[in-house]
Amino acid sequence: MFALIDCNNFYVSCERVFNPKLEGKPVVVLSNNDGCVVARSNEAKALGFKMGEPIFQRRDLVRANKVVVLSSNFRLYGDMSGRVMTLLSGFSPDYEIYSIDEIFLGLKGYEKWDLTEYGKQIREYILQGTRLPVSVGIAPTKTLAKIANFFAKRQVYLGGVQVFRQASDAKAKLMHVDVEDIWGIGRKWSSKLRQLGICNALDLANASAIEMRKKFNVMIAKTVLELQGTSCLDLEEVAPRKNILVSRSFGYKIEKFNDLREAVTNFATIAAEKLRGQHSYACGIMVFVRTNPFSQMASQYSNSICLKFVKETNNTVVILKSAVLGLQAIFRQGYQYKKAGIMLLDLVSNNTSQEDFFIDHDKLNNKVLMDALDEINDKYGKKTIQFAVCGVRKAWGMHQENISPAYTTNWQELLIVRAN
DNA sequence: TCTGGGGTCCTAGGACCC
DNA sequence: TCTGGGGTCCTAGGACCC
Repeated sequence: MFALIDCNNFYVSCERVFNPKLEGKPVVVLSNNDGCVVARSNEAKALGFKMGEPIFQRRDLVRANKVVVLSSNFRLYGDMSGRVMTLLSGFSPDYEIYSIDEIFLGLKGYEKWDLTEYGKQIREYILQGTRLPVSVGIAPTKTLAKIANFFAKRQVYLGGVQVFRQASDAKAKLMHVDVEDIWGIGRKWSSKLRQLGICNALDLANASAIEMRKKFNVMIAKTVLELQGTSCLDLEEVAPRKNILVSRSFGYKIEKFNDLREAVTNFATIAAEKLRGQHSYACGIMVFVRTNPFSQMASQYSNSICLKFVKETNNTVVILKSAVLGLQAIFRQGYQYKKAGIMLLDLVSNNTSQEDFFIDHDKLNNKVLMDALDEINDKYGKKTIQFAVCGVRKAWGMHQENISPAYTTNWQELLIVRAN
């Protein structure tokens, strides 16, 4: 048995914990740069706000319904996520943190328990510990647990917990799950499946895994088996990251090389800090830039380049040099750039790295300098010291009009409670 | 005016080997 | 006249997830 526990409207719920006035109101949280809707309260969903929708297209709806529109506060959500996961991981020795707001628990050996009751205990515990509402789905396979969670969230009478003890318990409900709402079935495949007359989860459960393997691929075949009750997807170990990507859309259009260089070197610095944070080394770097693909009038350009380091490294100096070199190679004068980013490639961990007889590893990586850098910035705040190439102009700055305080991660921004 | 960011996995095809 | 069989590795692109 697997349980999938998922925080309801996670980003909105995090905001409501510290700002209870938002309770009962339509609230949306936007992506970086205040671009798209990435989280909606139930009230906002009812008004018709869609996931991923650009907010500027819905200004009328916002005004007419006094919708609260918030910029995203990822430091807050990340910290709250950590708290939720710490509490949830206490409910089973086997678990897999699947995303910022979801966790799978392995419930092997819990079969005889009253699992509905267990689910309710989980909900109450998390609510008490964090004030965040969660939904619980329990079933014999991960895919069915996802579907159980789907109903736990939507059908109020369930009280936030749905258990399918066996695949057959789910059968009556599967026809109410559209094929595109099944875990692992996205837009492209669902339209192909619909052409074959497979429109909901029951249709797919009744399909033949072997046929689906032939017509599609092994992943859809596994989904079919999972819907039928044969578990194909196990809990996964937390694997170390294979790449680190840092990219941003700009709040303003950028044309000058120096401004773009400032942005790219800032991203590279952040990525290098993350890299050292997870005790890894990168073998190379990819740099990319692009103009605004939505702009009809402006001429378009997008390009990327990969560079290999002489030896794997986590040295900001080396990474910055390569980032600038890459940017020089792909930069073209005369375009309005809207987005850029860098990716550190093929990460390897400390202890698997092959030593080179002729290279002093610590020296190559400027270990003493990097340690000092990280320690200072850790203690006194981000960018207390930085490389000059990263600049101070910030011509590319993000739009963030309505961001909440870092309630849980900054002493200066703690919630203040006043007694009247 | 205005459209996110960060990931993973699978597959087909090409290059190469003997 | 006529040109095999069996394999690996790498990469780009496409799909998916939240």
